[in-house]
Amino acid sequence: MTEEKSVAERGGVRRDAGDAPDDGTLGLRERKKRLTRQRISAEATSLFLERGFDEVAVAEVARAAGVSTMTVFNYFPRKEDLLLDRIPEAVELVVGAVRGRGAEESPLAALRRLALELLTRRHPLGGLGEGFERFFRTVLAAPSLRARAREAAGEIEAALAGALAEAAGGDPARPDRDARLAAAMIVAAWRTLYVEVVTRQLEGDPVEEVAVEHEAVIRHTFDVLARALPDGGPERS
Amino acid sequence: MTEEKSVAERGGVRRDAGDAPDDGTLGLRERKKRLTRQRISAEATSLFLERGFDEVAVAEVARAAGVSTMTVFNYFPRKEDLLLDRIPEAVELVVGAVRGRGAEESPLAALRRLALELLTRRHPLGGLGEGFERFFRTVLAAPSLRARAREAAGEIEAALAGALAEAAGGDPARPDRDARLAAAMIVAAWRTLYVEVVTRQLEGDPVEEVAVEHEAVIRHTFDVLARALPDGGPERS
DNA sequence: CTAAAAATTTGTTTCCGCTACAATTTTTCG
DNA sequence: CGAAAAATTGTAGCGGAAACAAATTTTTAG
Repeated sequence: MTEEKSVAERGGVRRDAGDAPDDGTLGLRERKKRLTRQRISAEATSLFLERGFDEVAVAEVARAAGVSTMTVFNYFPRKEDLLLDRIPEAVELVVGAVRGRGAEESPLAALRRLALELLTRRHPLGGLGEGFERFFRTVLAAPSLRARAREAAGEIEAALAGALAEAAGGDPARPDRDARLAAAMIVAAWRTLYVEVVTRQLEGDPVEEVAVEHEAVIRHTFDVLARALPDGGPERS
Repeated sequence: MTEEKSVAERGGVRRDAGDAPDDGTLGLRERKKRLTRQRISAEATSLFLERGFDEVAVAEVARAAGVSTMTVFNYFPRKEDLLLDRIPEAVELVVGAVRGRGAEESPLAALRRLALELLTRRHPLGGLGEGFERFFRTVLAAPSLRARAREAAGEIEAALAGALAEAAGGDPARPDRDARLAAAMIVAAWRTLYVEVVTRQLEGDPVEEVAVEHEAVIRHTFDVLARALPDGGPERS
């Protein structure tokens, strides 16, 4: 306990050893962690896309990355997260679109804009782009990956419900029924969009052609949502 | 009224290949199989509700049912199905409601009727009834059971999409985009209804009170859906 | 009734995801 | 440097799930 005193005498809040110094540079530990994580993820993705998710054991990934099995689970809680590592980004995109929407823009309008933007930018989370086929095929071929993707949709839905509740002036931590219903319907509609654009690519339709037609599909789908949610989100309290 | 009955009572008698003669009598083998299945399911449910899903191994269930572990997996493909054994029934209820709807009734109207009927009958698949608390608590406490429930929603969605496509004069095996979108939104909305009624019970609200208020919530939710799907389903081709 | 055929159950083995624990190494920072 | 914190590792083990052949039971044909 004498240690605590000395900490206090230094007059500063002690930062965790792994954190970055205040000047923005990363400590050695943090840098190595990022590299290790990157290496594990890259080796895993490569192996999975090459041989299939269920045909590669976590131990193999660990060996390929020059690390122990336990370390793999230290970075990625579940095997599925080795491949589906952009779920947090998807959550942030959706929540960010609602939070950072224009002054006169409804949440639904902001989400429509995000969907169109992901499409035109060929963003992986938009589902359309060159060279995604093998990834999608790998995911669809493995039941556990499909399950994880479904679970991710649930996470997005929960986060969106919070954001919608906040937009309506409520508590993001306890979204009301309107917010939950709106979030569920929006995510459900968005998921059908995603599945369709992925399916078309896997059927061999050229990306440019899909892009043109899918824009209209996105607009139509959000029009359907807009009918259900006239205010573009839950009612303002 | 006759419709209501037929909608809810469309129970499936499942018959596998190699079943007993068509006269309705069951062979000895089939009878024993049913008993064994019943025994396994009953023992499993009892053990899970008592001690929690993750705290009971399949081997224990097998021992309690006087059967080998492999036999358990022979009847129930996954451990989760030991507890969530009414998923096929849920699919049949939803599909049956659409298929068996009245001549002038839209698919959405038929589903609304089904939802209200499950509520008033205190049907387990409606989520409201006396003595379901422990079951719901057990499901919510186990991540794998929650995942299985999510997966079940996906199965219902796929089946509903087929039924809606069929109702619109299309091929049930290849539902068009409108049918898929409608099914996704309907199931999403229905799921929020289910979660809400379960949550309220777990919070201790008396069943009768929840029942009265939840009827209004169901009507409101289906009104929202009806705005999104003006024809009560995908457009008729 | 008997015997062959079919279906079901079983034991055993094996693999893999994942967790717990304790020990060890590495990094940080005074 | 030296102590504390954090990260990594090995070992061990649990439990779900699949594969396989062997054994048992039920059905069915003669």
